Amino acid sequence: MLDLVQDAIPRPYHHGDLRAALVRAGVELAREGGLAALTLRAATRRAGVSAGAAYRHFTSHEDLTFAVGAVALSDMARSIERRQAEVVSGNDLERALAMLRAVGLGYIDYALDDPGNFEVAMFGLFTLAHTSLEPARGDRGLTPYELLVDAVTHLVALDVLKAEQSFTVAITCWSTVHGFATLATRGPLRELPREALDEQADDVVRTLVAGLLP
Amino acid sequence: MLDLVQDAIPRPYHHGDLRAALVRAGVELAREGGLAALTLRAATRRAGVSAGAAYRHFTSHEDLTFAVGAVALSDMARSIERRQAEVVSGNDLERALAMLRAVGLGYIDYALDDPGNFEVAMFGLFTLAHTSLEPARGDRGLTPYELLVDAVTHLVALDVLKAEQSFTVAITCWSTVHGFATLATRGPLRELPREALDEQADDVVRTLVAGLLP
DNA sequence: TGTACATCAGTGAACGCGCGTTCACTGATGTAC
DNA sequence: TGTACATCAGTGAACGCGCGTTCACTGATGTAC
Repeated sequence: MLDLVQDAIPRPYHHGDLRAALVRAGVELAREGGLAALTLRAATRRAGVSAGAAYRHFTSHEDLTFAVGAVALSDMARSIERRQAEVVSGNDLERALAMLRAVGLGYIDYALDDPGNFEVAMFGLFTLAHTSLEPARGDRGLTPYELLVDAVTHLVALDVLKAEQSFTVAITCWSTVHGFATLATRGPLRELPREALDEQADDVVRTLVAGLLP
Repeated sequence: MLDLVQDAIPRPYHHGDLRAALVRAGVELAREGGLAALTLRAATRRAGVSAGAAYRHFTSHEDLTFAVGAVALSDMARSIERRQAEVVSGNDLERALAMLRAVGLGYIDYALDDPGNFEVAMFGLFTLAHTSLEPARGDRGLTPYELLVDAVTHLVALDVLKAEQSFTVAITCWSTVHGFATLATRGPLRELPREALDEQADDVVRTLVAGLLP
């Protein structure tokens, strides 16, 4: 309905940057209804354009989904960076541990803030090689996974982890926060108020990271 | 095609136990193609029956999905029980810890053995109150979640956990194994051979449970 | 034991839905001369 | 600066698809007498 008002201002025949507009629309759709709501037709509708127009910019529905997922991943990376920016005090080891916890907490923050795009990000991540996503980066130029690996690598540099443990540790951390995010978003924790979830997340991540040390 | 051969034997007009047959078909469909493949029409097709017949036994597509999810949960419960049956040696504390690890490992076993039904189970679990599922029980009469709570409660009884920690501990454990199952099933671990995943799962669960103790 | 009838499981045709995708087209843009 | 034309972004109508769901029906079953 509101779209009609916007459309009353006659859009020029050429949109200008339809690709970006479709991705933006896709992000909105995912935010409102998750992966299932992210359709090509809905995105073109929201951009005020005919359905076929999408094919000038995306080869398929999957293609749009990946593009939206990449935006989601870069938002997630920024969410992690925000948590990491708070890490200032302590000695080297304490800071390194706090940085790893920040990866987990930023991951969970993002999932709680925007469960729909979290779902899209995971879909894209899990069906595409996650390393090849160029736009899926935060302000430091790293993807969420790379931020995790970076934090783990610091612990290796400080000699609290052995290099050959890195991968297992990274996967363990990812498992825990991913599982928590899912449970908190769609599972038995979904009724809890946000502050209780944040507290719970803190407990879980703290326990996890503490358990990694010898 | 093969169905035609089966249908050559004329099925009586009344099926006998169509409800069970549809659930069985649903489980097969989910095993082959996950939640997305679990449709009413496909299930009736597989049962060799017209599409409308399903509505004599299920009120909706969701209704069938829940029924399949309940079977999946009970299979998962049995998978956990299988792991727990292996726990025999050690003192009380050691056995209690091993029983908790067995919950996690059985959960992961099930997800790796049947990722499609794992997905269905989670859908059902996450959209329905998981406590109300009557058929979702294993041989001990408990749902997977109840098996988890049971194992945690034992640790409380042995005074290694405080009662008020139970819920947080249960959720932390669930988070980790759920996340691991997802990553191993559809995520970056999905290419790894089964034995490597089993080993990794063992590491993760061992680390997790060890980290819960004071 | 036999018949009449209510019950109800399964049929098959139909409905509307929204989707992804294609295609001949139209309208705007920008480049070559 | 002006015109011809190639380019290509966006149109709109159409396609087929499989889905969930409904409904008047038909055929089998079992119960009452």
